[in-house]
Amino acid sequence: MSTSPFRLATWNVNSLKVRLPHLSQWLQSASIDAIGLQETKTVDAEFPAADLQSLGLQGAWHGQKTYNGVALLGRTTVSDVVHGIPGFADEQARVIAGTVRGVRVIDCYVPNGQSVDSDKYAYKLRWLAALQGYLAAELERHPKLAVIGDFNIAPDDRDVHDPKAWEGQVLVSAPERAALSGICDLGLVDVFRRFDQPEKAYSWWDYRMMAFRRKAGLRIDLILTSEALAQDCVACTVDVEPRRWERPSDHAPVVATFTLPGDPS
DNA sequence: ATGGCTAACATGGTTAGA
Repeated sequence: MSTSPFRLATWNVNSLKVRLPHLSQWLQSASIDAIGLQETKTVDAEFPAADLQSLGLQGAWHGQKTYNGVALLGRTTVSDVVHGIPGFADEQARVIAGTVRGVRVIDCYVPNGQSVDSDKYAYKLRWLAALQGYLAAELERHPKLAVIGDFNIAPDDRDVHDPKAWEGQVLVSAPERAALSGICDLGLVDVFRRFDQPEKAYSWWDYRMMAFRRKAGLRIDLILTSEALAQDCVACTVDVEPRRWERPSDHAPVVATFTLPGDPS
């Protein structure tokens, strides 16, 4: 049977309007087949669909004013689009799902949580519990499932530049990590860790204190896949290059490459 | 040291990010 590569990316752009030139420049060299964006911060009526179409991308978006917002784009059709977590009432636009090249992709912008004593942290844990329920059902329906996005959780201490300083803090706290483990235990693989990686491989660096230059980051942007899809995964990397550019997003894109059966169409 | 940057909304200073 013939196979063809499928390169799937996730990128928290921190305002699509501001970062459209970065996305454009990056796409010219990255040969991406599909991408999930987070923090588009754009209402649907103002989504730059024409600009993205000229970059060869189509798809679906789910945004709101000022905050949050997600988009799922592909070089081929994005079908069977679902917004949000079904059955979970949420005013915040954080999830969009669709099928690209036979792969079910769920693009997530997990709540930040602000701090462990915040109402937003309680919301984050409730939200993750709802996500887990959704993903359990989706795994039953879709053998080839990818759950991608900004998880706002560093899975392990090796994903944290200074674990001691971050101990117990939001993004690394035990309840958050337990929630992520619960999701992975459904049968989802953090494919980044299926491959050898450089030391200090992170996907987010604070804008302040020259964090990027100091390599003071966290790996919070993830590509999780069902085991059947993980079998097709041949690479997963963080591309730190756009983080070096002028006026960057504070997140770098993460890319997974799969070898899928059949031709792209 | 609880700040430091950045973006949106608004047009000064607040909210939020992580």
